[in-house]
Amino acid sequence: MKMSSKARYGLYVAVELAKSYDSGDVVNVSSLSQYTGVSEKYLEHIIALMKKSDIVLSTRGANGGYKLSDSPDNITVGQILRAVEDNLEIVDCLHSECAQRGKCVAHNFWSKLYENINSYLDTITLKQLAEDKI
Amino acid sequence: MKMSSKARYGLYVAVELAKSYDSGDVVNVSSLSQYTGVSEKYLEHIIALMKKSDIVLSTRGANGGYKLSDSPDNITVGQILRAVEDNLEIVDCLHSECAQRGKCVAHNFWSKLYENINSYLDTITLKQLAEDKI
DNA sequence: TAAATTCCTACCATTTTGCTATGAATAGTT
DNA sequence: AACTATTCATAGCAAAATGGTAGGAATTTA
Repeated sequence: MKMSSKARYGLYVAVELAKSYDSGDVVNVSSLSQYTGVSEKYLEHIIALMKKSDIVLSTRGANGGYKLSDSPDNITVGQILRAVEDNLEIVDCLHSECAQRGKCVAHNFWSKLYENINSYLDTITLKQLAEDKI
Repeated sequence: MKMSSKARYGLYVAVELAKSYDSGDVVNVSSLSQYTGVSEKYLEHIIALMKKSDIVLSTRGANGGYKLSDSPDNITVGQILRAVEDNLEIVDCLHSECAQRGKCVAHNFWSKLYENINSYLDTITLKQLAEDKI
């Protein structure tokens, strides 16, 4: 059970975008790549996931780039991680393929664990993360 | 971020062993395999991990098998999962290879998340799990 | 028209996962 | 002593997931 690099990098990107949120300017992938030390091409994938979940907005073409769709204190770390980490479901038996279909003794437990993690993740805003006030 | 099958199966096994804890009898892999629907060979690996962490005891030879080293209400789900799931550390930057060495903005966050998950896992005993009282 | 950018899709190497296989060591049974 | 039932140790392997890279199309500004 480990977060993917997408999750780590996703948070980096989000923090960078948070910094320039007040200016209203967009930030392009090239800059984000420099700030984070992650390749442009890989960042493109990750940002695409965030865009799909409406966490970031983009403008295309020259002088284009990305910015947050909302203020950093209205975005939670949970939102970001769920957007970027496709397997935040913890165990398969939460959706379908549990070996002990129906009679899985731990099903209820996994479900509660999932809730517990997500509710924690949703108490932390991007603003807090960016200011390291956790 | 998904629990491995070892984590799922590990809980199955632990629950089965909890059932026979009061009798004091050992349970062999063959039985555990029948109860859980997981192959004997794979279970052997998983149980070995639990043994290494002193969660189960074994007796070898004919009539041998496994039993819990302690009462189900003295064993937590956290203990079991940490024994069986080698990657419960959530992100690499918790031990060493963070891309943004030192200046990782999220480091503190990941650390707190790790604590949060583990402390939750340690509130749940195997007894509760076996009785589905979670 | 040219340059700068996002967007889309395909591909690929490495690592991890989820097993299976073989056989040695140990202990009870006859 | 021989046989059988069991755990224990180690090796191997196919499939899936991870962590990227690559190429180029679409869009916008200058």
